[in-house]
Amino acid sequence: MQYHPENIESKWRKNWVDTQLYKISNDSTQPKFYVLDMFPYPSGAGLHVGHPLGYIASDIFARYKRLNGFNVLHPMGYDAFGLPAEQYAIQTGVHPAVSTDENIVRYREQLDNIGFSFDWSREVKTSDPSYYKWTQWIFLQLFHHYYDQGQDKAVHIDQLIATFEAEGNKNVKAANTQDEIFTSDEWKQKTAKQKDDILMNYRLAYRKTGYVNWCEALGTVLANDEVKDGFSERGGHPVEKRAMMQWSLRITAYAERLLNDLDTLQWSDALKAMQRNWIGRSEGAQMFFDIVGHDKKLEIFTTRPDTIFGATYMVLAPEHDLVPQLTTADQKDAVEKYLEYVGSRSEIDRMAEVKEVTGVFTGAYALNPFTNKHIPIWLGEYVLKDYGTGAIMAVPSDDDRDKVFAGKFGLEIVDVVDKSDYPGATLNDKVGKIINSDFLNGMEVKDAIAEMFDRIEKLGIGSKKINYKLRDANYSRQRYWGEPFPIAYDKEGVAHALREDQLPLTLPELENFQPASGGKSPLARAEDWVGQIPDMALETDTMPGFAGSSWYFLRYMDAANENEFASKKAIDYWQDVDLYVGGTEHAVGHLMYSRTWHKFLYDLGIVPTIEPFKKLVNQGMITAYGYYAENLKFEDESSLIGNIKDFEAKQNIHVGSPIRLAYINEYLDGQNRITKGKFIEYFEKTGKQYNVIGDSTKYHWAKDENSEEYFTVNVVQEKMSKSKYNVQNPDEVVAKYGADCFRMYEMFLGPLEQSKPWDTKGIDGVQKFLRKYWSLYYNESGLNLSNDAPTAEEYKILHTAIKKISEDIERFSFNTCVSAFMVCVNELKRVECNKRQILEPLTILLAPFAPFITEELWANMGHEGSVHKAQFPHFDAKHLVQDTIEYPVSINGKKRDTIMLSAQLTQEEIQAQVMELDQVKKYVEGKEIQKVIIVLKRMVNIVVKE
RNA sequence: GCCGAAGUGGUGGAAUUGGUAGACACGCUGGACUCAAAAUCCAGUGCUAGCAAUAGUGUGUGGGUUCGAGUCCCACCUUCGGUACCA
Repeated sequence: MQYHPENIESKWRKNWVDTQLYKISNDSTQPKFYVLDMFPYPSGAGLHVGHPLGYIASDIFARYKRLNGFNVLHPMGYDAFGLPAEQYAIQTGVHPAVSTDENIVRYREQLDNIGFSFDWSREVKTSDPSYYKWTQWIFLQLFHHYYDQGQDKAVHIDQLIATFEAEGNKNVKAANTQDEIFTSDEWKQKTAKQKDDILMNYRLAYRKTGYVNWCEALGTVLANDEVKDGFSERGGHPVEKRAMMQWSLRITAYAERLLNDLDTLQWSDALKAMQRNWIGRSEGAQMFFDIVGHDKKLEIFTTRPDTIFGATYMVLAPEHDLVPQLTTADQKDAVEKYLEYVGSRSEIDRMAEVKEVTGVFTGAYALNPFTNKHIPIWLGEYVLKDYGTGAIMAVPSDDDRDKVFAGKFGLEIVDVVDKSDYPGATLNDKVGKIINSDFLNGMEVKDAIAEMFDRIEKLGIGSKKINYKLRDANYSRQRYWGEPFPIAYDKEGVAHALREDQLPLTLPELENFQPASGGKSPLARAEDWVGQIPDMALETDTMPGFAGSSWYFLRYMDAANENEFASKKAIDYWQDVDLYVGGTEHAVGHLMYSRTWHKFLYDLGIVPTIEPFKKLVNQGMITAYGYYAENLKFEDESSLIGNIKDFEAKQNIHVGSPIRLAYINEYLDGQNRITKGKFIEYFEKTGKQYNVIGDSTKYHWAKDENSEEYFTVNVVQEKMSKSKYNVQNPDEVVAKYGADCFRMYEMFLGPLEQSKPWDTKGIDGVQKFLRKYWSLYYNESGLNLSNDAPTAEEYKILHTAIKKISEDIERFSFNTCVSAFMVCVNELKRVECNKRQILEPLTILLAPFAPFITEELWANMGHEGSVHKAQFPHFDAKHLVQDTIEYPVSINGKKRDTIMLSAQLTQEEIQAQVMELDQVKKYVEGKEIQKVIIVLKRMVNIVVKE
């Protein structure tokens, strides 16, 4: 009997649905285990072969845990709000809800195809009002709370108001952006609007000015993704930064806890390091500099107060609030011109630029509080508004960027740190002896910093402060397809929260998804909707993508609950996620936001754990090969361009697109060349469909020694995306080879964490393995199993596999599991094993990897229940005892021979036997033996003097 | 730029704690079966020299530590992910 996956798989797929095999209960005496995948955004391109990589790994783990007696929560859902659906709606008029649902249906089919053990009764969709009701609810909690630094937790805003009523804000210790100190009486006299403004400076969800990418020509706000070099990616229109009132989340309030609690997590060191660096805690001094001729002071933050005698100028972020006031009439034109230039620059551009610094003098001077010198105030794009205070004291002698800046603009440089005692130390190292610094002279940097903290506080010009690189999260989007804010403004502009019974606030129906005038969200045009509460206007911005994805893992615990986002009982049972699998691209963004939300919910007593994801594994990305004609000509440019890199360096994206040659790989020769004949064949058969330019005069043809015309194709690895025509659909692979084969092949490709290019080259090997495995159970006439007792060798083969596979699953090394299965089946085939006592446990062992074929064989062996409800085989070490060991014998670390020896031998006995080897005699003869290193059961190394 | 990761045969990769580099596959070469093909099976396969035994060499590059380094240390190169509005 032959193995035919298509029949087997469709049969069991149906059976598992009918028997609700993967539905699990919140009511169980078994220990719980929560295995979670980062849920997908349902894009129009459907799933590609990269998506299931992590899902397969987590599915294997979930199944493995189930076989080991755990009640496993393994859900799936959709991150369904997002930009692409809205763009599609603008282009085609199809409502985002409609296209999203279509995409979800497609995703579901594709997922079902692969045989995952998801409990679909818990499916969530972030764009569903029954889901986003709770996203809005959590937002309201954030709005109603502030962060009390005394209690180190979120506290209801009513308590803060009570404090203001009683004693003003002078004793309030809270995460805030409030500058002004007021008394109880002053508070009581404030208008509703003034009170609202002050409370905004404390709320965890608050409003402040933020900057957006404004594109005048498109009349809309663009995502960073849609902006390239200051121009819109679509159309190439100029883009500028524009200030807008935006909602923000005060995640910086949680910075310290986000940092400290990393220690409790089983995440990779790399991932923790990324989070730590993102939070970017630093200790330093907050200082105020007097401004010559102004009564305002300039606030700066520095980690190097010891270098203040070298502070010869100051630099402000171009967006700094004081810029208009400080700029003198003489410098006005220059400053305005500079601001215009900076407006077109992205943050990455601004930080990445090292060779060329830019800046402009404001005309104003500050007073260095220690040297009492007038130092010029400049603007520079390398200072960012949101980092620190948006202003620095520049010490060109001890900071790389300050040095370059001073060099370019001819500013004074005073050496203040002598590093001659520390050869090899760079400017970034905080070491050396202070010089040219009055009372600090002769001190080590470390001591000088401590001394300065004291002096600054005594002089009342500042204080010691902890600063974080982490910034509050911008929470407003001027878009349609996101969660509406449950916020309405009254005539004075005071923000009022909707009541809980008014949730969910659903999106209005629209036909036109173009932005409203002034870059407002399309919601602004739904006037009835905006004005649905008398005398109030609803907020028209919507929430960002991370809103729904910051808490979805909690909803899975009790997905159908209409009264709470999840019941206390469900949350107490499932607690947190035991294993989270997803891509590194989420290493900071999503994970930081989720952790913050979770901590906030913990403060409210809603969740029992301080962290949401106990263990996290990053799967690598599956990339695709991209093919580009090496010598390009462009549609409207006649010059030849050497290669794709030169083209990209030119960044002239409006000339034409690089000539991408989709799916050309079969037509290339060994040197990645394509001949003219092959190219014509390729173009006719394949290229045409993928917008490849067919006109052969557009390509630069070289001639080889046989006068054959060809050009070379650059092969690169890149992300899979619809726009690159390199998407590989898992359905095609499943149709051809079966889901079991697809699952195992994805695992076989390489280590889960590494990124790797997709290629079906090796898939035949996995298919052969499955056929071979199947053939152990059958001969020509049918099932052929023996009930005889297995031999010692057969036991050894099985238990070697049990050990290796359990260990490798535990350490998420699934590629080596597949190899181990291959070795096991090859060996069993070699000894022609058909013993039930061997093949039965083997079937359970393989079930997490290949759920269909194992279910079929399990049933055929006469079992009533599912193999997926069986017990994982128990490893018994007694089957692996080895009595002989093959020792490698090296002379000076170089292997010269091997020898089989009894495992019982002592070091002396081994040495005696090894010395008798011909190879050893040959190399040792006439030389002095200095040392013989014997590691029992491992190796022998003889060290001789040459 | 900054933060993080990865570089091993023709290809994907293995080597878990510093101890036989290349497991397991793909591909390729030769053979068996066959009228033939597919499928299957057997043998070989890092590179160089050699009929062979064998020798030399070999884990991105250059140094170092060690009896012994793919693995540890230092410096560098290349590629990939993130860089706060793609998700």
